[in-house]
Amino acid sequence: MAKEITKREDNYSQWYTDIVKKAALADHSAVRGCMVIKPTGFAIWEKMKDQLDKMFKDTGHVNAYFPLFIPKSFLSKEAEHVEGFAKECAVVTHHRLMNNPDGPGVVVDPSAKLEEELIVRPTSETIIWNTYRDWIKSYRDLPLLINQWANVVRWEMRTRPFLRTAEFLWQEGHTAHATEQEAIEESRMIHDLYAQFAEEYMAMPVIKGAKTANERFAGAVETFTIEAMMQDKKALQAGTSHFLGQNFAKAFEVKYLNSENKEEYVWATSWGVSTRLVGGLVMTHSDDEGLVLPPKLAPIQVVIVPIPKPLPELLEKGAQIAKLLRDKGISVKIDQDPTKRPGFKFAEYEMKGIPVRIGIGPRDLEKNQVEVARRDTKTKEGVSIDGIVDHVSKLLVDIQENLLVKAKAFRAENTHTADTYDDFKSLLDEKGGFIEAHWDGTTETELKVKGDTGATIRCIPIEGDKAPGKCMVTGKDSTQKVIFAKAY
RNA sequence: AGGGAUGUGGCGCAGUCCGGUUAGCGCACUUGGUUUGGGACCAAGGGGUCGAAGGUUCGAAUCCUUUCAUCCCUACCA
Repeated sequence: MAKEITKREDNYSQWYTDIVKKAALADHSAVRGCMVIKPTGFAIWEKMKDQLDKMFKDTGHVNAYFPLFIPKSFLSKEAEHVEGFAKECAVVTHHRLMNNPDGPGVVVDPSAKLEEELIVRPTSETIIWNTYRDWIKSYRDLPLLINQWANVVRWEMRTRPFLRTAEFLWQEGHTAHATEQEAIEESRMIHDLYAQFAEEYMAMPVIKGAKTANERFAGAVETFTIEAMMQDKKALQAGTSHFLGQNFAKAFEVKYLNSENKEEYVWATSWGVSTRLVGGLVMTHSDDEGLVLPPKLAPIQVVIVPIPKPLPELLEKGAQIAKLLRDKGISVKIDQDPTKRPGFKFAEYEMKGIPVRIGIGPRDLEKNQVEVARRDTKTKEGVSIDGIVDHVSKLLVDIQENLLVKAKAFRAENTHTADTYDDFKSLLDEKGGFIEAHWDGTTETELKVKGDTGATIRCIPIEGDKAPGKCMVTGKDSTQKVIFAKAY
């Protein structure tokens, strides 16, 4: 195991790559743009997934599974939708290989060409709405609240582990409603749910807002987003919830009979978060010593290290403590490896972001105590074994809170307000981060700012300052300030 | 997509310009011993055919062509 992680201030991208590698979250694979999610990385995703799945089910959703392959013709039924994804679709054209007649290996059998090519799903609206047409006949069939956990493929040019990969894992919810109002409420409810998950579980503060027309999901009437700030002050779109209007219902002829026996198109939403959240988690909390995980998402919350080595009496005491902690629902690992020294283990567990480390040595036992170290602040203290369970339980809560407080403070420090375009440009140049400014609501102005500075409108915030003003670029009327930032 | 760089045991690298003994080194690994409260030490071992394919040559990690992958910068992107 190599020791060095690139310092954040030296090269933030490299630091991120180092963390992913050294904390064993993911590996590159033989396939361009695709990663192997290693057990540690996958365990974090599973924790996220379990919690989100519970939240979806608590709000009335059920899981289902739709095909990986989508007939090409489906994708073209919604004009804006196909426009948005056409450039990054993987296409299946054949269904058979054959031995290479001219040499070793195998080649595509030209006689096995598919009559209609299949697209590997970049998202599933089309295949799902094609299916919903058969499922929805009456207002009694509504609402239809379905989620699926799946992989999708978007053939990206530049990829980075978790943040942007050609194949990624996500959940996509697809709901159908009788009324516009109900569909809008659904998309907002999920938006709130995502924000709550980000803050309570990931300890990652987010700004809730609506996307501009330019940044909106292809095929949506309204896209809601949660935007987080990473430690390099760039914005990360962490989750989106879309109100789709009747666009897909009309494209796929999904109609129902209302209680007056009149035929109407249904109203739709879709929403998703992906393994990108793992990247966001890393970039929100980790430091130059390695990964830092919030306790609620840490696969292992506490590690017990016998010092100086796994002597029987130390392991016995460690096992007692572990049992007490596990009875409280805390996940614990006891390190029994006799070949590594404590110092090595300390560094290793810090690298992997385990929130709490308990050291037990003979000197501690004499005093009936253990050494408790917390990853987030890198502090440690002696704690009486008698009160260890309460202490650790409370400590995990403290760490979870502290991470959120720190992340909020960081975002506050790096959020600025610009009144003029000159201010905006110098702020962006000198300080970066989020910049609140008035905008006239036009795509033209948004694109000008993007072209001039590289910053985009991350969202039109739903909460906070709603005072009207004048656009910083054109001086035209603006209904409220919006958030500009450079983004992932 | 443009620019730059890299690919040699599990990881990190040297060797490549100026082809030529059995391809080296550090970490990791195995065995034995001594150690052990913040990344231990000594000794002995095992493991690579040099990203892939083709070519030049008596001879290729080294030269040429093609290709794949990765990283960085810029551009692009629900």
